[in-house]
Amino acid sequence: MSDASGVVTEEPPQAAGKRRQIRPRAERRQQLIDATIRCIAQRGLSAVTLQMVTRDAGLSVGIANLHFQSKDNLLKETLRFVAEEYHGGQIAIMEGSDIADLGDRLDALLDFQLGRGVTQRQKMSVWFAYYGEAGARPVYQKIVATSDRLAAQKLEALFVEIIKEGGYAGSDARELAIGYSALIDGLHLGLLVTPRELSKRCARAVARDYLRRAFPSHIC
Amino acid sequence: MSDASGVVTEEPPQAAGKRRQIRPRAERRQQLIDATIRCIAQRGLSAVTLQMVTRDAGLSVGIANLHFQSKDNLLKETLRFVAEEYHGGQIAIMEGSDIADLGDRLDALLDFQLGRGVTQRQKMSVWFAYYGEAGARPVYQKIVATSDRLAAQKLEALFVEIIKEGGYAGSDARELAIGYSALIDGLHLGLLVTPRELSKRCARAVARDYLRRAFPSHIC
DNA sequence: ACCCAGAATGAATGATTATTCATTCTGTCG
DNA sequence: CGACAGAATGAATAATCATTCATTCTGGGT
Repeated sequence: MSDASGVVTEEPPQAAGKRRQIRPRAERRQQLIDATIRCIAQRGLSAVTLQMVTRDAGLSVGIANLHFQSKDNLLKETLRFVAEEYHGGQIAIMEGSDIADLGDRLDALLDFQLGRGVTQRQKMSVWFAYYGEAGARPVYQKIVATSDRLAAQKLEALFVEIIKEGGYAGSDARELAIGYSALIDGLHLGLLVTPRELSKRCARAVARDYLRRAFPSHIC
Repeated sequence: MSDASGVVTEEPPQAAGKRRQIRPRAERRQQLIDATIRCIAQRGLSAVTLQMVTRDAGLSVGIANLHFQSKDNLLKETLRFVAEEYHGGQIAIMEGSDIADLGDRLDALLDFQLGRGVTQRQKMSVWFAYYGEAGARPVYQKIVATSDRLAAQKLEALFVEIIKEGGYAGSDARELAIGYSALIDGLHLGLLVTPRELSKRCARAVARDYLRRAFPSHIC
């Protein structure tokens, strides 16, 4: 602890070369949201502290309350960001006109949902951390529901088109869409909780199998 | 919250009769686990405190550490209880010889998984609260994996029998079992997070549809 | 009736944490 | 160049929480 030898060259608290920088509000907010995502993934939502988040972002503690008013609000905004990123990505694929063939569009959707970007442990951890609290926090339900509803509608619309095109009699688009979404969620859960027993390759095969049974002539 | 009127036979509140009672260790442990489940469902895992749990159980604060050594351990034991209750219930149905017909056994399984007992918000909240932390806490993964693995094996074995009996060519029992489990998990998630947009009736229909496509002559 | 092992209690403790705010600093504009 | 708006800081504060443990109490055994 105490060091009596020699002269101690007082180092500033901040590491060398770290000069205080002033950046626009929006940029700082995103920086803090990114740090929050990393912290939730590494330590779990219930263990996240503002000290942890701000240190990860390389900023001071006070800045979180400066830009987000409260920790609670930072967590809500982080969920909103993650939810919109995920659902927005899906929607972009589904309503994108760059893929004409409906079967190919399904493939692209599946690749996105079980691909590298989404199935990173980091992203999935955050996703389910909030789901876990959603039962007790209606606010979280509301935030997710907002973007979730739109994605669900787009998926149902896509299924309607496919059913019409393929002439799949007796298939209910809504029911199939709900089932597909639930299946993807469940696979994400499996990848997160029991990664040893469910590989990404296997998860993709399972999802593809679901689609093949529903739309045999669209999925090879 | 506080209910001073009426006589409750099951749960004696600590309100009036505040006489200290001595009960065996196992009973107190279960009492605390039950209270923990209620608290997680009501307030969320990250908000659970020992004061909260012990007050809900009608006991003093110190008793949690007396019987569980630490809060952390109480949470782990609670997860173990919930996991074994859920997976144990499934296993009992699948290996029970009281239902001879394989199709009926599937029905019973589905009824259990999406029936009243399991889909109570209380139980689902607890389930996903732990899943949410599992990404950052390998201990939770291990606890769940223990009972989960056995249930998965039993389900796969059941599917193998059904495939053999029904002559469903080209169906992979393992893949179907993984898909079915994931689907059920995903439906639970939907029931928890967006109950307004997914009724239990609909969830059951979706799951049944999955089974019907896989085993058409076993499910009507 | 008496005793005592150990179950139960809850005030006290020490550690953590969100939030505040007086102060310091930065980049810009007149 | 000088002044200023407001971005950024971090020590201080007040609140909450897990854990401890000296003490009280209970119920079965003798």
